[in-house]
Amino acid sequence: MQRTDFSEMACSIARTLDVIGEPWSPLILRDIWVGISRFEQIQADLGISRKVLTERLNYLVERGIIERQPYDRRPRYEYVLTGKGTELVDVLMVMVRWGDKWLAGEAGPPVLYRHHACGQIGSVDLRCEHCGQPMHAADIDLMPGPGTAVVTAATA
Amino acid sequence: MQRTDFSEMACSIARTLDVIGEPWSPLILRDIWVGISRFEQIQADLGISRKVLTERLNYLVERGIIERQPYDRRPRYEYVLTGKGTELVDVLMVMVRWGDKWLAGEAGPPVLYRHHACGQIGSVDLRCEHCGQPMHAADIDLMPGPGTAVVTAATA
DNA sequence: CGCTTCGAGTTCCTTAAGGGAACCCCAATT
DNA sequence: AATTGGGGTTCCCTTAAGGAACTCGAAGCG
Repeated sequence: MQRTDFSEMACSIARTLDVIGEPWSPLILRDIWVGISRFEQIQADLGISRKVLTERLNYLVERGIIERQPYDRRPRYEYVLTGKGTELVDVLMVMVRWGDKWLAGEAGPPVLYRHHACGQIGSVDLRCEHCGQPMHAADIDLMPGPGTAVVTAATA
Repeated sequence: MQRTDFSEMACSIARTLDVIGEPWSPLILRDIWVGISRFEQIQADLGISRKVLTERLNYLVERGIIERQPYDRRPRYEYVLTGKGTELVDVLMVMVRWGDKWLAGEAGPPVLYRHHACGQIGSVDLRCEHCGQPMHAADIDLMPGPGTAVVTAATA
């Protein structure tokens, strides 16, 4: 194997990267999210190689992120997000916030988000699920969890 | 050029991927965030090729995500997050949340986060910056923003 | 009824990026 | 003077991305 396999690491970031860490995967996910959901559409929108697009779509289907659905009596298919895939879009939304702030430059953000609940245009904000206060890199302590990798006596 | 350049796309996701989309970059960022900040430490922790680690560190320094600081009179250096880099960790936190939920399996999450403000252990939650209500993939409409790519009369 | 069209891929070749091991440089220690 | 240790370079090999051409199967058309 050439590229290192992240899926076995005891780290949720590495495991998530195993699913959408390959080049193009997040952009394919974005396209499907916004309704660009057929092979030809995605290929044209992104300018991605057809070969790579095929590989990525199959892989995302395998991982349960998207599903392949026929939309015609002819062999025509479109891809839709599963629940698992829809939740993964959260990651994209935070990437958008960061990219809008640090990389958009003079021109400003290419896309705006309007929140259904309040009708306002704006970004997502990270909050603690318990107390509702802001929760960013500097606001937390890390502690070993139950799934921490340990060297067992058997393997030592 | 072999891998497609994402930095010029009119998409904040693509632009963000240009910064941390390459293999290993998010894991390097994570290591530096949690205090694994020297070349030898990161290399040992991740098992990454020294060649690739050098490339990634230089690139992240170039982009203003991390800084290289001497920590000894000898030529010894450690890497620290800039403000820009610290905000990028938000993306990792959301990846952790998703990975914990969908990929951790029986063993449970490898790492737990304790929020300083409330002392509770938990995850980050995505909220609208205006109204404070939940804000996920299905809760928003997309609209063209000022930085949208347009075909100008001059180039057409 | 045969020909064209179109979506959705496959095949094949070229090029560049990741993996890995060996090597190098410099400053301090012994 | 020789050793150690951090922080990289160099070099070779393998695999993945780019890209263009080709395939296949079901309609649609004349």
